[in-house]
Amino acid sequence: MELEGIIGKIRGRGYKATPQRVAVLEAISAEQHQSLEGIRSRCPGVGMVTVYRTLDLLSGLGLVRRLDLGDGPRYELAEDHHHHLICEDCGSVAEFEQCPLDPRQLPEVGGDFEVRAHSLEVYGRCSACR
Amino acid sequence: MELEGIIGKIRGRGYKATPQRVAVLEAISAEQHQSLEGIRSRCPGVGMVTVYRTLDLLSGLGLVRRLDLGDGPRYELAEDHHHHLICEDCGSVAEFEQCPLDPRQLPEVGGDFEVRAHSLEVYGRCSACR
DNA sequence: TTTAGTGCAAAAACTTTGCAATTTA
DNA sequence: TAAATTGCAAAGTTTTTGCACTAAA
Repeated sequence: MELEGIIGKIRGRGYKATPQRVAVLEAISAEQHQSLEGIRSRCPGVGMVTVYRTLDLLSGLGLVRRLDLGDGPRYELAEDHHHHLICEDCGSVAEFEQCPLDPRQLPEVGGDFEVRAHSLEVYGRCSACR
Repeated sequence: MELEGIIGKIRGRGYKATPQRVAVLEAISAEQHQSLEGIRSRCPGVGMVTVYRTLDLLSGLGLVRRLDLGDGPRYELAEDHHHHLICEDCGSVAEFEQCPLDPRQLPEVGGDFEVRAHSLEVYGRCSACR
C-alpha cells in the first residue's frame, strides 16, 4: 500500500495524520470510485462529519479526487491513474488502465498551465447493453 | 444554434419539447459548465422542480452531461466536445478544444464497449497560480 | 501544552415526491 | 382528448456549522 506516501504529504502540509483520516484513506483505497456510503461503511468508527471534512481536506490537497460518474459523488485516490468506461444505458462503470492520451499533445494543451494529472471518462454502451 | 437538433431528439424519443425544456436547454447552451444556480437564473420563469426534472431527462437521454469540476455539479451540452483545465490551487476552470486523445487507442480501450463520447479533465496549476 | 481535530446536535442547503391544474401533440 | 408535464408545498436527503471535548505533535 502506498498510503504511507499520502500520509507523509498530509503531515508535510502541516496537518495531522489522525487515525480517522488514515481510516478514511484506507477506505478510499479499498476500491475504486466509491460512494460516500461505501466509504462510511468501511470506517464505521469515524463520524460522518469527519468523513466530510476529511474528504474536503484530501481533495483540497489534491490527494483524493471527487468524480461524477452518473449517480452521486464518487471518490478515489488521485494517484490511481486509471480511467472510466461509463455505460449510458445501465450506468455501470468499469475502469481501464491503458491511457489513450497522446503525450505529445498534452504540453500544447497546457500552454501556461502546469499539467499535473488528468482524468478521462469514456461514455457509451457496455457489452451487456448492446 | 444547434438546439434544433437536440429538440428533435427529445421529440424523437417521445418526449414533449415544452417551452420549459427549451428554456433550460437555451440556458445550458449559453455558457460552458454551468451550475444549477446559473441555469436557474437564465430561465427564471421555469420552476426549480422542472429544472431538476429536465436535467434528469436530458442527462438520461445523453444530451446533457453532468460534471464535477471541484465545486458542485455542473452541466453542459454533451455535444460540445471540449475539455477542461482545472487549477488545483484556485479552482478556476478553462476549456480547450484541441483533443489530445490518440484516436487509435480508443477502440482498444473500448473492447466490447461501444464508445460514443468522452470527457477529459486536466488538473494542475493555472498561469496565475504559478 | 498548544493548536488542530473530532463528534454531536442543530441548521442549512439541496433534491425528490405527491398531487391537482395545465398544456402539448 | 388523452397522456405527459408543470409547479406548488411538503417530505426526504445530504452537507455544513457551532461548540464543547479530545488528542496529536
